Amino acid sequence: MGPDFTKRLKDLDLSVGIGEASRITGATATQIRYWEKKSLVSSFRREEGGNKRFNFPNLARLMLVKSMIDEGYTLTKAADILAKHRHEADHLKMIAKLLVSVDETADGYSELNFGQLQNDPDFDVVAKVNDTSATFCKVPRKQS
Amino acid sequence: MGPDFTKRLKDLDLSVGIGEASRITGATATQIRYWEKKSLVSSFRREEGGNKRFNFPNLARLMLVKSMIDEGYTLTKAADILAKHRHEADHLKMIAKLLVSVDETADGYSELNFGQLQNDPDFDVVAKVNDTSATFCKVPRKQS
DNA sequence: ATTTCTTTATCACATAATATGATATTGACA
DNA sequence: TGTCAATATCATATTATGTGATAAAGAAAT
Repeated sequence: MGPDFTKRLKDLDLSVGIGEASRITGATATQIRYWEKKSLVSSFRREEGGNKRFNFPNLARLMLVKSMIDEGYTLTKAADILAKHRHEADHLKMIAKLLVSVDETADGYSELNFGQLQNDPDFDVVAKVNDTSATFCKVPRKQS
Repeated sequence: MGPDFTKRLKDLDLSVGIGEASRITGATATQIRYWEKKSLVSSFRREEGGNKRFNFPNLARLMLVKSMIDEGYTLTKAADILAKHRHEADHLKMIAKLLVSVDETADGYSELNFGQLQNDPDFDVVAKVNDTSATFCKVPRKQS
């Protein structure tokens, strides 16, 4: 499988039935149906009356729930954790919108500039990030 | 869909039925069955008596044939071209095994060293490649 | 221990999806 | 026109899935 093929995979509007979804995730069809009734996972139907279809996000979600169940979590606990994750992810998306610029430094760090400090307008908030750590600091704001 | 998820997609032992294969490729189920009878494409069965399944390589092949048909090729012609491609790909794989080293030059070229010239042992075969061109040349062999 | 609630399995029945062989249709080409 | 390649259509059988009901198994609470 070539790299360009893998790339096109993302754009692929592909879905599988409940049998294949079960095979892939290791969850039984009964489990999947029950989890969906409990709104823990979801699927869709191409047509009225057709069978359930699971696309990649649906499958990813299924895998998450399945692995949490395997780790001993109860369903409601798993639901809580997933909701919290979703919540945090939403927050991070909000923060990501603030991003003004990214600079790569010579010592392998990325400096993410999130713009003006609200309570100290002469400074910007900058995150220094590399593979193993991330720290916030304030730096004098450049005049523009 | 995150990049790590996309990465794991390759390892995913995922397959679809003939309906989804048809939807994705645009070929009708009848076409797919006929092409398979003609050994142009292939599928597999998980169990004796089960339905056809199509995995990623199967789908890629289907897309290739479908696009060639759309371009006006006859089926046998498409088969010939695909066989030739396969043949060339096999040859390239053989050649790739010879690759000794890759160096990036300052002017944006990659130099692929394929090792000793059989009939001129003091020299190596080197391919200079960039985005738009590729040329072979011989360079004095380094003493090791 | 008993009860209650959650989670999963099982069963029965209905419908959707697919397999397969036969036949018809369409299109290309000599 | 006749022949062959390619596809569609149809009938019939089997497999896959949906759904509701019920049973069974586990977990948690009392």
